[in-house]
Amino acid sequence: MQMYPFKEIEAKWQRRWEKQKLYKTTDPPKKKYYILVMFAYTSGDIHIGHFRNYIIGDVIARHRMMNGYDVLHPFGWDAFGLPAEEAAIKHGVNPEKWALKNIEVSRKTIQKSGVSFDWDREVITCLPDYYKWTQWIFLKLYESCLAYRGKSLVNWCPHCNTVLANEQVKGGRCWRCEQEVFKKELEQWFFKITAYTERLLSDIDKLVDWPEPIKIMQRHWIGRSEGTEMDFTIEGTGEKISVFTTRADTIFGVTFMAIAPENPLLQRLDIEPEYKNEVDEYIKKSAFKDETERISATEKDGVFTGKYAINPLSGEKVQLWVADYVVAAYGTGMVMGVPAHDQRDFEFCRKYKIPIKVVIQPRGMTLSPNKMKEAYVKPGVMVNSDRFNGLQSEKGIEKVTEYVEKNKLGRKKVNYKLRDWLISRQRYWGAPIPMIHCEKCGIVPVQEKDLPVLLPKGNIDFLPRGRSPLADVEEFINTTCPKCKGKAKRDPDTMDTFVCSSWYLFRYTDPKNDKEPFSKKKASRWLPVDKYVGGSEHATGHLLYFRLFTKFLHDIKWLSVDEPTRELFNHGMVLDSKGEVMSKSKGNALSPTDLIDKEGVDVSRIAMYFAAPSEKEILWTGEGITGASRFLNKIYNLAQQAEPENLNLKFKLKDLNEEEKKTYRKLHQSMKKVDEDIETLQYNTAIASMMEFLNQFSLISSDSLIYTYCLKNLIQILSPFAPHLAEELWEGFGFKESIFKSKWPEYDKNAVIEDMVTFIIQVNGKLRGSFEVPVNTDQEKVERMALENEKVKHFTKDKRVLKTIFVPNKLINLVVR
RNA sequence: GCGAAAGUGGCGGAAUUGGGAUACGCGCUGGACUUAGGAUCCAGUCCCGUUUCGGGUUGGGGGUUCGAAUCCCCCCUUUCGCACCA
Repeated sequence: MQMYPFKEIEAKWQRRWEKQKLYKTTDPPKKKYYILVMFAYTSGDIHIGHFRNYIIGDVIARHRMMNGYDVLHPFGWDAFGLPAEEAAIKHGVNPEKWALKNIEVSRKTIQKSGVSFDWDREVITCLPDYYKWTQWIFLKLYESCLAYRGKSLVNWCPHCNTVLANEQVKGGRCWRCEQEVFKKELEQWFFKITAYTERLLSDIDKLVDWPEPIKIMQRHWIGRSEGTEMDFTIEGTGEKISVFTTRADTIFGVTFMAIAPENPLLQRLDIEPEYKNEVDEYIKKSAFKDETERISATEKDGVFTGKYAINPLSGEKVQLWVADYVVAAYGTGMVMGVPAHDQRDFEFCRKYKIPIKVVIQPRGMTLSPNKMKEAYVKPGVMVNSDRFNGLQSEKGIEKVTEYVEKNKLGRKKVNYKLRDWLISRQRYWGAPIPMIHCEKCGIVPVQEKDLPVLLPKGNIDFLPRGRSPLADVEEFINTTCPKCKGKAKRDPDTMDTFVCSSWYLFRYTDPKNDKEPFSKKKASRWLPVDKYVGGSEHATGHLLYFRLFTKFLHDIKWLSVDEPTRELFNHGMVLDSKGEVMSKSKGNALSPTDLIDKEGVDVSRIAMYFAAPSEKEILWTGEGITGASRFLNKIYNLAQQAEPENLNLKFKLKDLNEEEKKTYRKLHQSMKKVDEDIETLQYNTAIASMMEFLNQFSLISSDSLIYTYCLKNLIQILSPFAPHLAEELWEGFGFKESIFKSKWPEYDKNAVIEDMVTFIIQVNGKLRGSFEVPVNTDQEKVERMALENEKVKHFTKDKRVLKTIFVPNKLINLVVR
């Protein structure tokens, strides 16, 4: 194809934009707009999925620029993490060098994409000027008692002799050596996200412009559940054991108790010798099972402890079992077994022949324990429940809870699924945890003036040996205690990379600050983020963590806002032609560089935008390229006929011929459509409407009074999508300043309204004809015209019109019989 | 199992306060032109038939309505998220 000279044009403008500092943020802003795209995790060069993500945000940024906003549109790199360390282990390269090299390559690719990032604000999380402040935030959390050390079960690979992250465990096996992974209890650092549970939950309602599915996922993840805690006692010792239930109405149906194998209570139980072995065996066996194995088990199992618990209401004595279908970390780590009304308990009882007791009877049918095939979990009437008999079960929950509260046998309780955030990693390539372990003073925080705690460089053995590589780096690990000045050791662990990415959006507002993480004043100018563009895979990770950090920094008065962003947009993924996710390991990741070199940036961008609405995934086949290049070529060629001196021509609508009038109207309709579609990120239809305009436009002569006028406006509304071509043509029109400094054109409100409308005629709801009439023609006239229509006559012949439906400017429907 | 989203030509997709189904583009068919190209221009392209006309069609079935891709009910399929949370 005869392509316009895109290579020269694109290179020229990228050079000029850089030289002019066109995308430099105006700070302080007069009218701010903060558009943020999720920064990149450095695992190699970017692929066309990233390309799509960034050009989606770019349209908004450029559109806002032209609408008089001072735009903050920054970019950066999430540069700590496993890929760099893996490369170090495999190829012996230094992780920092590896990461910075990848950033170089990726940055170049993005710069070739013509995205309007202000590169002066770039942040890189693995550099000390950034992670110093990640550590600073850790210290602030520690001061507020929100960072604490606690024991937890972590994934342990016996072959690699190391702890693994959850995402490194595939089907219960180590991702590298395929050994089975089991749980091990280790002391780790946690962030107390549970202190913020209620606020994180209730403030979801403030996130009005977040996609509903993400909000639902977060609510579900937090998992608030209202219920009752019941105090059972252990027979003999009288020790109180509490269980959480949402079905207090079934308390009289308890026929056993089940306790999680990890529950420390088991160690205090003083189990009789005849049960001891079996119980210990079971606990050990459970520890070796991984999470998925436990969940997918087709049969629930457990072991009787030989102990009994006393029901606080009925006084009945029931067996106490250990069972690994009970989740240790939820509620009190044990459950009351009500087989008749809980499916899980039902299955358990059937297997071990534990009795089933019906206490909720459905209306109009009688349950009998022997005949039940599954638990009856729906509401009904309480039976076999002493003083509560006859109560509707929903009401029963209330009444039983009231009763136990009054008699001090239990209490109302709210439980959550959300657990505290384990942030320790036994890895080298992360931000060191700024804590010191002193034999005399215990755990002592590094003093603020001593930050950053630098990651040691040089010859480091990265191979995991069951503890952090840093533990063996003498010059790092050995230090003095800030309190007693005696010998002490640094914490050898580093932080989860999600910590680094929880506050980068604030750093962008003041990226060079070496006195504080960011100035409060600057942050308050820009926050909250006006639009955040990124993938939905972060729904319950990053998108929860950065909300937590925002609230925390708000509480310690570093931020005025308590939610990071008012608007979130989830872009769709780019899949390969087979519909598979692109990844480096699969080898199907397409680089945008090849595409850009071959087709040009603007054509590539248009093809991407046009393929589907931004939130949908794209199967990248490259088929859209042809249409995109024809479209831009056509504009380039038509623009060669433009007469810049005609730009100031004044014309009156009534002087235009019919085709010109139509063209004028189409232009303004398209301007309106593009405006609206940019707001909803429906770029595919925005481009479609420009194509429609172009089809109409090619019908008018280049001598037309409105020829140049139309092109000027088209180029402006095209510019956020195809910035290089638009800029080139703009210059060709004689404009001295960048098109992105020009004012976004306003559409003519009168022009978008048609003066003639097409009425459709239906007979009994079926289309039978149409005609053109001036807008706002009244019903009487339209009806008369409809009845005179030949085709309509054919269908109304010998029939009576019973009813006429009239929709102004749209249709008339004759109901006949 | 629970939760969410979606299902429209050969393909990507458009149309949602209920009002012309298939905009726009790709592909395909025919023609023109030609400096033979990944060119450009013109015409056609949902399906069926007896083809200036008529009938049918938005995963399937039912309903509401003058009128349903759009609203309601049931079913099927696909994708995503959560997954023994008591």
